[in-house]
Amino acid sequence: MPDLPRPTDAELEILTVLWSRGPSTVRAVHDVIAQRRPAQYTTILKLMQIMAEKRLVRRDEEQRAHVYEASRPREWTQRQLAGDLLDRAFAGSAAELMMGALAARKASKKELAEIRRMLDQLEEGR
Amino acid sequence: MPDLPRPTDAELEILTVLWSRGPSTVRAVHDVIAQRRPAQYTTILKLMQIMAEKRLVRRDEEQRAHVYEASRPREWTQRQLAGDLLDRAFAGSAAELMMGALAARKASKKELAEIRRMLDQLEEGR
DNA sequence: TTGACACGACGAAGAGCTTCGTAGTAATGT
DNA sequence: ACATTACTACGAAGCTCTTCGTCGTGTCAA
Repeated sequence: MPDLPRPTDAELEILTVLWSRGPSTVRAVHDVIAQRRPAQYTTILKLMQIMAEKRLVRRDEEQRAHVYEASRPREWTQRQLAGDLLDRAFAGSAAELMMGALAARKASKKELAEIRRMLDQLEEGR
Repeated sequence: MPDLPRPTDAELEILTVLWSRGPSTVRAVHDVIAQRRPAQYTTILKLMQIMAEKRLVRRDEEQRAHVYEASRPREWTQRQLAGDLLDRAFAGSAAELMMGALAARKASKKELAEIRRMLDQLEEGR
């Protein structure tokens, strides 16, 4: 399984749309993005074409309106990004990353409980 | 307190050196970085000059060899970066970011315990 | 004092990212 | 059939990032 380049900001925005919508046309992705910020159709098209070259997405050309799909599931890419940031900014310390994340956006009680549950599960498995 | 642009990869590498060493000359930063990868002195110099323009670092020109210092403490920048990634890739879910981080680089038992301690402290404070 | 060295300033090249306009062509409706 | 619309492909501009070489000048030792 060859690894992929880290997606840029604009690319990541497109990936999030593909993850939430599933396989989509450029039109559909553009409509979602244009709703939150100005963006020309051809800009999104070009980005998605480049992403296909980079293998960040797969393209089905069966239909005239090509259908794009993220080539990796959300969890996989999230893992890459988290690991990357961990190495580059947190010297590998997951605890510090946790600190940073919780300080940045205060999490709900529900979320904190979920994190605990995750930790339990992790230690059980060992 | 004006906010700062997100540091690029090369800039972040320099910041980590400044955080760990404290105020340093270009020479000192270069020596650290050149130890792990090929890098010309003037490349590091140029980067640090640009970082000064961007206000990512402060420069003391008293001595002939200027002394550079990160303009924000490590924790502050880490918080920015974690929050940024949280928004861009994790839809704001700290739990998922945690998931990603722990899946990416398995943490030690000690580290997991530390994370728990942090959670405890967070909930107490409320 | 003069030669060797150290340092900052600067320009520029090459790559990547992001944006958009234009052109060509297929599909659709009147 | 013909005009309009929808779609892809492509090129290019403008910007940022990263790299490096060169220049001018200050510093220091022999």
